Amino acid sequence: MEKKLSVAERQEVDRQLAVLQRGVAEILPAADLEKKLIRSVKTGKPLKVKLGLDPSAPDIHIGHTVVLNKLRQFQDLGHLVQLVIGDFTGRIGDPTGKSETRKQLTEDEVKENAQSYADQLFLILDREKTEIHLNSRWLSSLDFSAIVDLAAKTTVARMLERDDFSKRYHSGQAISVHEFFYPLMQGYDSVALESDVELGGTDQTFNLLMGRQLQPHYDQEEQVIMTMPLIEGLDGVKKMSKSLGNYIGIQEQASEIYGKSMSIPDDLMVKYYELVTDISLEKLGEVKKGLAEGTLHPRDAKMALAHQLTAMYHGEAAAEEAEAGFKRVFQERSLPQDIPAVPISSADLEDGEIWIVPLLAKLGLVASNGDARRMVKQGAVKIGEEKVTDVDARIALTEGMIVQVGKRKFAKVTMGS
RNA sequence: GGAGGGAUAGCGAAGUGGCCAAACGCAGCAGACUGUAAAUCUGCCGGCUCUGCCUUCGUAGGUUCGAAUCCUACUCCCUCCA
Repeated sequence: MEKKLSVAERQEVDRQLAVLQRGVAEILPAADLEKKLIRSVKTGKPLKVKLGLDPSAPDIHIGHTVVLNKLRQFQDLGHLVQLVIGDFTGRIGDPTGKSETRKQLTEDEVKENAQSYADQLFLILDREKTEIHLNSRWLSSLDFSAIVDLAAKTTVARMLERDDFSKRYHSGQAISVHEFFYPLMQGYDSVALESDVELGGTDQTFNLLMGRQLQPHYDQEEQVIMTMPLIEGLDGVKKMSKSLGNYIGIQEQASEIYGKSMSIPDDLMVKYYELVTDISLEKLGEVKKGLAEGTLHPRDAKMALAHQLTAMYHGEAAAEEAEAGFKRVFQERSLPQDIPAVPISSADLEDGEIWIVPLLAKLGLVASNGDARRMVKQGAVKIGEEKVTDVDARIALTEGMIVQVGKRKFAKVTMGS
């Protein structure tokens, strides 16, 4: 048994625990985390904290940041982050959720994606305390007997406990044998890296536990599992994901981050505050209380959230500007500052005039001519201050004319030749 | 190896000879309202030279005055039995 902790060491462990427990869905098992932290504090050896990344989608959105922020906290406490890019795993396709066969990535694409990941991740993570690994390094060299050996460490019954496997099994949907290897491979990553902790979304619980189950077979101490809540996207219902298009990318423009943040349902605000911003627990409490008691206007709370998020990725100045732009367009209903200028060729004009329908299409404000007609009929089109409701209208173009469709789409006409 | 089920608009899902550019739901867009691009309500939601025309219902042929609907072949997906 270990030596008794000094008072200072005990305090340090408690401090770390307090930080790490915030906003977490589950720690499995909680006691093990404490045990590992105690050892780390005593020996000065950092914990190895692993996160697996999908190799095919290197677009980081704020849904990912829930986990990344937690990793950053580990780093700030002196621990080491191991990022695993599942380049090998990606060839099989994670059966989690919708199973669609993924296209196999070439080595170059993987490298490119890894670089792209790095660029984005280091907006949040500390480069000095981060290792990046490709799991093909250890997985591609396993031979068949090693694989059989690995597969023998778990059972079919255990596999079928996994939520989506069990659902598919009972509803008579196909489960390919190779899909069972996905959790095994992810678990083996932990073995290869001797991870102390693995993070993931709550939907990853099963896969994360697999690493924990495998490690003792390879004479390693089991890793601790930390799952983070999944965050709903802009629609407020479905998990934020790129494929659903309901996400806020951390590399998006400041005005986009601000605007998209403003479009989340009110009910989601507190969760966003809690999981994707770094405001203090006290402030979080104030916001919650203010909203509950009606002393804080939901709009103001959301604007503060949007501001905060924008500032995290673009800095305070850009956040100010995005906020001013938002107010200008949506609250004062006036024009934004940066209206794209689109050239219209004089060849398209007849006597200096052009029909409204093709004009909107040429300006890129509508998807098709039919769409243009619809917009006009619905009263969505404005030229300058004038609303245009006549589908047959012919417009006398002038340089710098502002054309607006709906609330958000603007274009400025410039005369090309 | 055998038997069966399926492929419909961005997604899900009706439709089984004419009333089908195709119900309905979701997503999307617009308008009204507002507290914001929240919520709610209303409308739109294949293309076009738009009271009409053109191209779509896995792919290619065929039957018919007329096909998403019937026939033939093919492709892909799924299930069950062995």
